[in-house]
Amino acid sequence: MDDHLHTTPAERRRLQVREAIVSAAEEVFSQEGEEGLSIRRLADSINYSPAAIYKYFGSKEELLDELKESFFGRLVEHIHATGDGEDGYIDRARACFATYIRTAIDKPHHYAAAFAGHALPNALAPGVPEFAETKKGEAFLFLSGMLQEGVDLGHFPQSMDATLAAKSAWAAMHGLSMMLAHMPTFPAFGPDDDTMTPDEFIDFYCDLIIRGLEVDHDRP
Amino acid sequence: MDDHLHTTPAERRRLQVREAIVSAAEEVFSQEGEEGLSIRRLADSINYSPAAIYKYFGSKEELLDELKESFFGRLVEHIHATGDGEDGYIDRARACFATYIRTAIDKPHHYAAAFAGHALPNALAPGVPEFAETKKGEAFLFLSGMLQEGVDLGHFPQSMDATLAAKSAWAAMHGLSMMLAHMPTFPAFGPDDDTMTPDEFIDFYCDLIIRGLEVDHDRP
DNA sequence: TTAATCAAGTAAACGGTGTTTACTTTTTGA
DNA sequence: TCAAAAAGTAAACACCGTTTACTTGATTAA
Repeated sequence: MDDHLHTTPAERRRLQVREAIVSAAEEVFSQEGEEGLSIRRLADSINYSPAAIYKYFGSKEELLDELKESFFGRLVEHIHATGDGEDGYIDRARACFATYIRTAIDKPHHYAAAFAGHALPNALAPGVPEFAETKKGEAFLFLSGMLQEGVDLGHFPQSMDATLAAKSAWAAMHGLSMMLAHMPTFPAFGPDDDTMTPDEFIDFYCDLIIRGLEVDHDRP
Repeated sequence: MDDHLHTTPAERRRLQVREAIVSAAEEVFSQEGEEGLSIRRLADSINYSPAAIYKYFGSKEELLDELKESFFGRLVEHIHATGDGEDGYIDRARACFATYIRTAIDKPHHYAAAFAGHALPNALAPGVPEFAETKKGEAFLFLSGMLQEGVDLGHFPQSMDATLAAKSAWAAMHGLSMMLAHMPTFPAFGPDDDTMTPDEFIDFYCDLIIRGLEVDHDRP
């Protein structure tokens, strides 16, 4: 229950302050995004000086990275939990897709920031972790494995490359997630506003992706 | 050729300075994105004081909005031009999809910024233009019309809602655009790096979306 | 042509940001 | 108990977007 045996009081205190920082950052970031999260304001909210933050995090970006990565960790957990349902394969796959999107738009700032980071430049810098070591990489591996399972079960054509399909499916899910996160009115413009709820649209969309995968690429 | 007849020298001078601002902003923004674009630096690069910028633009955001909207205008033009090809309908549709993505990733900062703007809050503020009046709205209308044409030509099921399909297709294109814009290594990780060039992947992906639309939603 | 008016442009300041440096206080371990 | 290490901070640095008060230059009316 408590780790008094292997940690000193100082270490425990340090972890406590660190957690206070992360927790306060999490709260303001999830509501106001990166704009609202300033080191000064953050320090003030937990009754420390701004400089104190830098005893725990090398930079604001480092702190933000922790928020993003931990969010993506929860996202992966949600998907894994969804995958444990006992429906048919296609229903399970669609449910996983939908869970990804729903979790993403539940914390729009987290999700968008998780992808907005390293825009163009060197993706393989010395400090940057390998893709496979990140939660994003974990998500991709799960997705790729799930699609391979679909091939093995005969739901997708034997010729389908699961990795390629995973990239496609991921891009597609990412697209709707970003759309719904950034443009609240997206699924409801035009004259026919309420023909579909966002949830219904997500299901429809996931089905669309899966249908696209079911058809063989080399078609008549 | 010249508009000396309907404009005064002062107006022409003003437009010239304004253009210098936009042009300088365009250059640095397309290479470094919003981070690299500061009013002070911009003013310095065109030999004006920072305050001078505010005689032409109410705020930095207003200037950025102009860059984004004009970029999206070029994007729409490219798509229209692509649509004038004389192949079969499906090939034309796929070409339009691909053009959208290729144009988007050609100016990744512009494209990302065009969607990153109004994150969560009031999308229908007094200053914000109606969706249909924006270049984005124009793009959506074109897409929607093209898909309706596909229904009429019998390429898509009669039951397909073109608006719904347009939303889906747009989200999907948006997804791959963002992926390729922000994660250069995206289409080439894993052990099999160079199995496909980005261009080939884009074509494959667009085909996937179209295939998804071709299948009826109420399936066996 | 002269005087008055309006637009263009600017220096300096305001309030904010992330971050670093030099310093003080507190805690720890021998 | 006492030196060393860690925790914490005030103040500064170098930026940022933006506003205010002001000067300079061009335009227009008398």
